[in-house]
Amino acid sequence: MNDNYEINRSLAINLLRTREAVMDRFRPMLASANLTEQQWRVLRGLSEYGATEAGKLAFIACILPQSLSRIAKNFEKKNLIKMEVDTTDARKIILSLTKAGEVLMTNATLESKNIYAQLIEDFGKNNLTDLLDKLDLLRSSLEKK
Amino acid sequence: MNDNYEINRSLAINLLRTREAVMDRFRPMLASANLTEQQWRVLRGLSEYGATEAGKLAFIACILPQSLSRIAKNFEKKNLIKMEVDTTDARKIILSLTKAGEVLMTNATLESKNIYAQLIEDFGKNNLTDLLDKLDLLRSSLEKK
DNA sequence: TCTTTTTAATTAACATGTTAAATATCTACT
DNA sequence: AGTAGATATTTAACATGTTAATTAAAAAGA
Repeated sequence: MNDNYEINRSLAINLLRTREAVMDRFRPMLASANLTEQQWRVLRGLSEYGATEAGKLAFIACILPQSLSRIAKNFEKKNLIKMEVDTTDARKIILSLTKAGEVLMTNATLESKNIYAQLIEDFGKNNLTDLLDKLDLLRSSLEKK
Repeated sequence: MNDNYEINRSLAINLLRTREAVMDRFRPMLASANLTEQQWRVLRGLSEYGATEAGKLAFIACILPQSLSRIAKNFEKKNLIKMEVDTTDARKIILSLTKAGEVLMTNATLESKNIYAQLIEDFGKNNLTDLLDKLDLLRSSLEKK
């Protein structure tokens, strides 16, 4: 990458390129589970947080509620999640994993942890901590406005 | 964000969230120019690199060649770019900005630079340099495999 | 209570991401 | 020259991103 061109020093593009490089490590796992990145984040959120209302889950999984609507409908057909109306607020939809969903996630999560452990070994734990801290700092710097 | 949940410490998701936070600063500019993020990266690449073949431009703009095909077709209709067959290799398509495209980019680039300057002021130049270095290091650590 | 406003989720329309396949052209080799 | 393999781009099909509009229900106010 030739840094004489401004586009290659752009922060937004660097974050994009770097994220792609990280995801390259996980794509084989996702492909074998037949999941997209977004589907994976949704199931992972449900797996960690348990039954969750749609809006919060969308935030957790970093996708828009509109996208989650489509993904959830798809998952419900495949019997990977349940969708139930909240008993105290009929506007809300509570999503949760089915048994089949939990089984899928048990295996995929194990693979994912191994990949992440290898990544930390390659990058270095201190470097990872530093980077995550810098990313947090950047986000909080940006939010001030 | 509650860091007791693993999903919130995931590097890939942190890179995604942070990139979104950065792009929030630029979205008003893109909206006023009526450009998507990807369209902006394509025009910016052409603006900096000049006439460029499609494959290289896709790499520069961080989009897939398939996406560039659609975007370029769209831009050609709007007379923002020219598409010409390479004289020495008829497989290649050379893209370049039209006058109208250059005018559009002249204004948008100015706005963009102001936004970026403000971002550097808010985050700190040293923090930015450190972060970009860490991102480079991470990418090279990942490529080794 | 009735109306207005707000909130949660969904739907619609178009642009892009992703994987696979199709086209066309070039290169290398016989 | 002719053919197999490689390269550059495009097309297709489906999933997601994005903005705007819609629907239904809850909350707020007259």
